[in-house]
Amino acid sequence: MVHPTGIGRDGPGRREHSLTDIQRHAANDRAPPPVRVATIFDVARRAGVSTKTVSRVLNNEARVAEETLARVRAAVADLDYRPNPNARSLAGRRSYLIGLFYDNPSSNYMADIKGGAIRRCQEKGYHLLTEPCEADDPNLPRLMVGVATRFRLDGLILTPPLVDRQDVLDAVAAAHVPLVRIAPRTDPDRTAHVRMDDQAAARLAADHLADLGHRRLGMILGHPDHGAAELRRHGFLQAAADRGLTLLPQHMVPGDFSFAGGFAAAERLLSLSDRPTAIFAGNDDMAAATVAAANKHGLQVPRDLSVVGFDDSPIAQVIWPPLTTIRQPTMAMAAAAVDLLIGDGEPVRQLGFDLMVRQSTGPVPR
Amino acid sequence: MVHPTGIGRDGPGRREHSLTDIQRHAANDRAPPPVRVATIFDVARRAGVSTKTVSRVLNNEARVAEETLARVRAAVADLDYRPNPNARSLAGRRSYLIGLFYDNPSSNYMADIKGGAIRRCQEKGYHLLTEPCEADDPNLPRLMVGVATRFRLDGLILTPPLVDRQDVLDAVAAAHVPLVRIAPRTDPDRTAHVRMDDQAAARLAADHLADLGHRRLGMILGHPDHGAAELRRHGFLQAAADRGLTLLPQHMVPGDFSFAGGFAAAERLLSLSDRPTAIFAGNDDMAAATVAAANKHGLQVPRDLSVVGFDDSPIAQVIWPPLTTIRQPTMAMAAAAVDLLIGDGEPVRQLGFDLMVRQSTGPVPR
DNA sequence: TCCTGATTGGACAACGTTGTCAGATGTGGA
DNA sequence: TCCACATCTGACAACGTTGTCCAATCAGGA
Repeated sequence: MVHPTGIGRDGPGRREHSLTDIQRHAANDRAPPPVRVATIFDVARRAGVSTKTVSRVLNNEARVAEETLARVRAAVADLDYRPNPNARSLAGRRSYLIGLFYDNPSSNYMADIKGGAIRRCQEKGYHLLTEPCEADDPNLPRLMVGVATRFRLDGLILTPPLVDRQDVLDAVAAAHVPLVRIAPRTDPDRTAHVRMDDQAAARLAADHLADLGHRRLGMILGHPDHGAAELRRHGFLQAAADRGLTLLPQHMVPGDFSFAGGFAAAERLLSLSDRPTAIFAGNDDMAAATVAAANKHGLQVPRDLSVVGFDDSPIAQVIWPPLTTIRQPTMAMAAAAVDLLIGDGEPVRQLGFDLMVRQSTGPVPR
Repeated sequence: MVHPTGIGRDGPGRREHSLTDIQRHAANDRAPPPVRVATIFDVARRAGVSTKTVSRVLNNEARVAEETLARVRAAVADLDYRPNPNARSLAGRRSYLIGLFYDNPSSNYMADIKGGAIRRCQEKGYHLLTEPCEADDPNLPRLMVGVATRFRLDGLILTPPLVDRQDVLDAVAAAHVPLVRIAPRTDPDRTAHVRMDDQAAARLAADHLADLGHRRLGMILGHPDHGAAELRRHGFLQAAADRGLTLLPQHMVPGDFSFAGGFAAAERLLSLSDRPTAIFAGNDDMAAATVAAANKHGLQVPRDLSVVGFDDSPIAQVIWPPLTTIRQPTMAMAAAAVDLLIGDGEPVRQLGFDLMVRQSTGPVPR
């Protein structure tokens, strides 16, 4: 039997397959792929070394002679060999798999998180397992540790509001599974994490509105379970105080980071007789809802009302007028989380932000 | 050594681990999880059967005595045992893993596809590997087959425009990897696929506008590489002809399914002296862009212009006014694709749609 | 020349499951 | 009673890698 690609099988104790394959093919409705993928044995044979030496090269272990290294690398390239991930994680301690758990209502935010994480994983030869779950599931700790240990995950990434569940943190710590939290509220020193300065960003938003001459500011708050919501509120209040602006209690209305919640909140604000001339929404979904509510009330943005969002998610540029918003480096944060887990590159922990001035803000109406 | 959970290790030839673990722990910076997960040996011992019998139960093989079955099931439940997926796919022919390849600019559409697929996978005990890629990468066939064979993927799901690349289809077929295509344009009989009746849906949209009294209709076409774009155009033209409406050539403008492309197209339409009173956009992103362009031109939707979208993606309800649009069962289509691959349940191939009448359409201006 | 220690390479046993195939058990008929 | 046959069960070898541990090689010093 000839293997045109030079790929054969003669690892120790390997049986002859051809007959079995033919039988299988005849008997089965779903034939197995006849494509023969190169294994570590093929590479070893071609390079004239043992499989263990190939393994050493693959895993960048020290103490492989320069010349051997080159020969193995050439063999790998020739055969287009890539190690079988299942065998790898079964035998070794690593799975090259990172778990991302989430229960976040904002699909835009999560799309960015996933996108950033997946891209970085691809660059580093890892893969991402995305696991939606229920934030209030009492069984969550057991479930997460179960998936992590069973898949031998190399690490876990948690997003709000999961990041602040004590029982989850305890269980993950007890199982010694590496963990990185994105934008945690509690116990910032307890684990590795990635965040941005939500408070300073909210201050920046408030300053922008004050600079435009607005005196009556309103804010739609985020979901109380998210640490960032509180920080943004705090920064906004702080900046208002610094600029000598009074923020009426009825101008700070609760929201939940969803479009629907934001719409209801905006309607409350816009129905007030002394309604604000500018509204800072806790995220872009709620800012978009504010613009929608303004349209419904016959108010033109930004002529009659200025709106500032937070996140710079795709929706910010997919409505009219495009939103002035805080650009949160969501994808970069997810990528940094992956880096932290892999232990590769600089462990960036706090990332920067920008105010994107677009067309949803303008001078105060006179 | 006592195992409080009743989980020990005495498969044949299993070595004692405790010493090794201690050494490891002392030597390593990253300690391995000390959590001991139950293996098939533990279940076998507890049920008083061989590992093979446990395996039989797990894989629903026939010819296991009723009583044995019950005993094994009880042991599995007691130990909260779940098979190690890596070992499973290394030893067996299945991986319980499905690959989703995509290169689609609409993040909303892809979010629905992924969501629908992931949910169904979870229900069936499968996992989803999401692989972004480049639609014009000449290396794509090799890459896809490589991932599929290496991971022993149980199947592949392709989305537009990947579904219509002949070289990819050929390579996947040659490798005998099961494939399901979502909304393919070419070779509908060649492989399993899931689709909806784009043509009929576009007809419905046109009928809706005609019913409202509109006579001058415009359309923003989809990306020419997507089969659905052509079908929607065809259906729209057909319905217009049936209703005796003339569609001017300059009222059919090219688009690409993106917001930016839609915005440019809408501006062209709205700048015409004989501009249409109603516009059917090839998808919701472009419909949202049309609303945005109308706002920019000082036109009120739906008073001065009616807009119909396609997809009913999240953006449809996150702008003002909320879009009248064709509700495409995107999540259901992805779920059906998973079902087709698993070979489980009814192999639904063509799914229904709805016209969601919201507030972006109204009677023709007089 | 021989010994020592630093390098490098290789044999072999895990890892946790499924596939193969033979053995054990039970049942009905001659 | 014994045999044939259908059911059920288990021993053992894959699967493709990494970890452990020992052997071979080589340079430099006694």
